[in-house]
Amino acid sequence: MKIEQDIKVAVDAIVFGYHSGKLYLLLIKQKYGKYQGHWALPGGFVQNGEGLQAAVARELKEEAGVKVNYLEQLYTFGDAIDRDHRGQIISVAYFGLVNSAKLKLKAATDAEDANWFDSKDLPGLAYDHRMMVDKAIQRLQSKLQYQPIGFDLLDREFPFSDLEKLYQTILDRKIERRNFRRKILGFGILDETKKIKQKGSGRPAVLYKFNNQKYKALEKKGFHFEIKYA
Amino acid sequence: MKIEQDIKVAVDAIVFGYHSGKLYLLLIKQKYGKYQGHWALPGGFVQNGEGLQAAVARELKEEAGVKVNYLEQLYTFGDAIDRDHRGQIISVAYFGLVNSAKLKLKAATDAEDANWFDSKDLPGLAYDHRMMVDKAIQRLQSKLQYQPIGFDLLDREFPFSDLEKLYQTILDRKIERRNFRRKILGFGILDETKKIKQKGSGRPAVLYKFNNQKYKALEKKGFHFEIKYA
DNA sequence: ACAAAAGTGTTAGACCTACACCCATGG
DNA sequence: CCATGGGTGTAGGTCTAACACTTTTGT
Repeated sequence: MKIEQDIKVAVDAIVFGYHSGKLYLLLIKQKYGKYQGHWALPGGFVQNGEGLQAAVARELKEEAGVKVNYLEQLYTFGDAIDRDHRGQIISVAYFGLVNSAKLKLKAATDAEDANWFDSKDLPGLAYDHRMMVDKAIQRLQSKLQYQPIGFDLLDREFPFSDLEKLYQTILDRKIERRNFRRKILGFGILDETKKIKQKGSGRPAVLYKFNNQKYKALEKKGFHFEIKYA
Repeated sequence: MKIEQDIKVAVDAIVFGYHSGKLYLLLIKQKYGKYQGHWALPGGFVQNGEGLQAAVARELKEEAGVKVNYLEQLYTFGDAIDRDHRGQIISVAYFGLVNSAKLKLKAATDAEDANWFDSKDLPGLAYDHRMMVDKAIQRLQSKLQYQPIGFDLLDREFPFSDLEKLYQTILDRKIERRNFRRKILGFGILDETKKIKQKGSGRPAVLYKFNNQKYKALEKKGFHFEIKYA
């Protein structure tokens, strides 16, 4: 190609997990360079012949051994030309979710250089990653209210109270249990299962399962998932 | 920089205008290359030291002399590595709106190589631009329902019926006049003005003006613009 | 006087909100 | 039997949806 362009393309991933009332973010400890020892989002340069989403998936696997449950493009950062000290680099940021089970496993087995952090208590981040995280949290909050992505953060089968707590945690406000339950169950996108006794005490909870087929079918008929609720 | 990356970064703009019940899209006739003579979205390579949004603004000015009223990032296309025959090029697409007055002027004065096309009757487009346009139309339709961007497509002062027709045109469905009017006026973000007789016949209409300050003030108090309506 | 577009109210049903007690289990 | 968390109904208010005729102008 004729044109001379000294701009590089990177991808970064903002990946969330949820467990027991806390929202977690996946971070990687930098091994080299200016930010050595600091925490940063997983990501890196796109390789020749590689698509953007493929690059994200590769980086997540290489750097953290994580396979996401949900992944979508968030935003492309490239207005501040000095956002990276190494040169002009634009970064296509992706937003991902992993489910509860994988999160626990990961947190237990992982070495030093990839870790889950409580999203309310993050360390200082490299580059402009803090901005990316903030944008991702906003996106998560708003998506939660008009798409059924909360289920991607829970186990495949979950007690209803987990869903309720998840909404309360992420949206950072109280939710009225009866109204919330009526609304969600009214959608008809959850299937009931057997029972289980979770945390020792208390009445055992029925487990529910998100039925994606039912959701897709309803969606085609013009149905819109939506949760508002003060 | 050490890494060798043969990926180029381009920007493209999907710019809409509205006039008299039609939604228009800005296109540029290609002068060189494989798609010579075909129509394509305004856009091009980002220059060294230039931010993404700045690049879009520059291309719009250079190629069409257009200054947009509203501009936001739409999506970054870069999963299909062969989307451009010249090599691996990712394109950051932006979504823009110009207001009615500028549109008329443009359509009248412009030469051969930039033109407004009825969005319902577009020519074949170069590259993957058709996909970009479809995505932009979806974005426009959904944004119209939860942000007051319709006003960016109208004159500064407009009869209420224009707003109604705009919604009907873009959302491609009938809107109930009384409900729509009550809803919008109820928000308290429009100011009334004098009168005017538009198209000859019919009762003259009161002109309204969007008051952005009032909107911003309400927004801070937790107000959300929203139009649903069958 | 007629054609054309602007303007205007009411009612039934759906949905949202607020609110407090009983149930099933483990210790 | 007590502590813990799960599960349930109702009533008032607000918002949506559906509906057709009158007003003001130009011709």
